[in-house]
Amino acid sequence: MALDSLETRPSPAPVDGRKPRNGAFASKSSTELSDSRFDRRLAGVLEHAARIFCEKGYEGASMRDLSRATGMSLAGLYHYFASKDELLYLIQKHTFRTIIDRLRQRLAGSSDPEQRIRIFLENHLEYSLDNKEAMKVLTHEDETLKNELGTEVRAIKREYYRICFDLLEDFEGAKGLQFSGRLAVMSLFGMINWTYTWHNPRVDPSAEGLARQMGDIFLHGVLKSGRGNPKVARAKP
Amino acid sequence: MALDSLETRPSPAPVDGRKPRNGAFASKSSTELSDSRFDRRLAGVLEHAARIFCEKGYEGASMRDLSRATGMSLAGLYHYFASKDELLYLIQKHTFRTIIDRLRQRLAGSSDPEQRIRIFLENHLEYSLDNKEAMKVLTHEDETLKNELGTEVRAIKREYYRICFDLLEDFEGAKGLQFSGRLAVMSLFGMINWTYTWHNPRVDPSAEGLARQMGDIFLHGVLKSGRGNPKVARAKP
DNA sequence: ATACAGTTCGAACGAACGTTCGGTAGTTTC
DNA sequence: GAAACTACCGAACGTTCGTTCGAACTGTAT
Repeated sequence: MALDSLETRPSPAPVDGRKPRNGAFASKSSTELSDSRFDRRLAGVLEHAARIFCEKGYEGASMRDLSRATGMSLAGLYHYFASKDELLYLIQKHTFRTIIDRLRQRLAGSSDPEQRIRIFLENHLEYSLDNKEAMKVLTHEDETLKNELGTEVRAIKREYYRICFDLLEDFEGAKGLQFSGRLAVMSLFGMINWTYTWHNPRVDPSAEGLARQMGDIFLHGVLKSGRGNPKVARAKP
Repeated sequence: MALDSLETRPSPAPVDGRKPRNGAFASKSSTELSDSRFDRRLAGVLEHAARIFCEKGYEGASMRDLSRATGMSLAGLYHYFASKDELLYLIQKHTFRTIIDRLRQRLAGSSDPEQRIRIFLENHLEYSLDNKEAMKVLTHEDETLKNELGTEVRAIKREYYRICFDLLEDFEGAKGLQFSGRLAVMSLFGMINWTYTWHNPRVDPSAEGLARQMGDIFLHGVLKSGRGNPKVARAKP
């Protein structure tokens, strides 16, 4: 799984007067080859970093671990990113963005509310099983980043949750149901985000099977429990 | 929420020839008062530790943080436990044991398969919301302990999962269903273990409401999706 | 050859980490 | 009132941490 279209510091065009430090620039400028070389190397580093963060946790992993894994010197690593924080940020941002992009593409192909929820499920689970490590880093290190990098990742996360929330609302409207959207979304996310803790590819179903069975449980569940309940508790004073 | 019946090092009776270091002894011997004093102090430390591990993660939290929070000196802390590892172990073990004990008590009062699943749900969610911090430490630091302390906690965890699995099987048998127990259990655990990431007592239902709604979704879900499916994929070759 | 940016590295920085040691009060036991 | 034990602490130990600095290699372009 290659990590493509990445962005970090040295962005070849010093257009601005300011230093291009820790800025994020999407660049398709002149030096296509050199630019791509940098990005490919960074992508490789990020892949190793994702594996190490996954295994030992962000705080438990050291830059020396990454140095050992990549075969690069400790100082050499810092040519590709500004700090350990940014390393986590790049992994989380890229993972989220990729999931959302793929989801948007797939959703464009269907307008049936139930089908669209099943597309969401399959997209999420397929990506999760194909990128277990990045996915665990995404969910497990959810609250790790404290600064503005953290707020940016959290904004993308809200965007993703919002999509799911809207899908549920469409379904609710189409079926004439009435249930607490927040609780339903969170229950659904619980089911799918928990998979990284137990899924074993040798004994458990593949993404397609998982998506179908979880979709069955959840959709039948909200269908039955939502019907005839004019207002299922929204809050409790 | 007091942490009671704890065990650590100094166990007043040096029965064995060996040093009573990092051993775990349940003791109800002569010095009841002194013993209880030690336990009460340790319980206070564990409560602070749970809060700090919850906020900063196990690796991100330092013994100096705990020293500051408890008002005790760094060295003084080690009078109550042998290592940072053991601190996490004591928290996780006590939390799991308490949940299981309470569950067993409550389950004794009902024999209806559906009701028993709802009891499981309510017990888990009630404890979770009353002990958010310990609960987050339990689930978030799941794989943190690597040594024999970790294996012991993991054994208790399996015991807990086993109870839930059996409840599901009883329900399955009673209703004449046929679904993948493993996937159902894990989906259910996903729903309830995820709550610590989103539940806000000011806008979300209390444990009772959560348990009812999640129970509705899940039970209706497996009822509907399990019926008439003689064998829902158990594995995929 | 010269210049120059992109890459890489050895060596070190100061800070923070978990843990231990020797010792001091205070209380209990004989 | 000596001995033993519990409860606690200041100060330090050795290690590891993230990060930086200056210098050295590339590979082109002049």
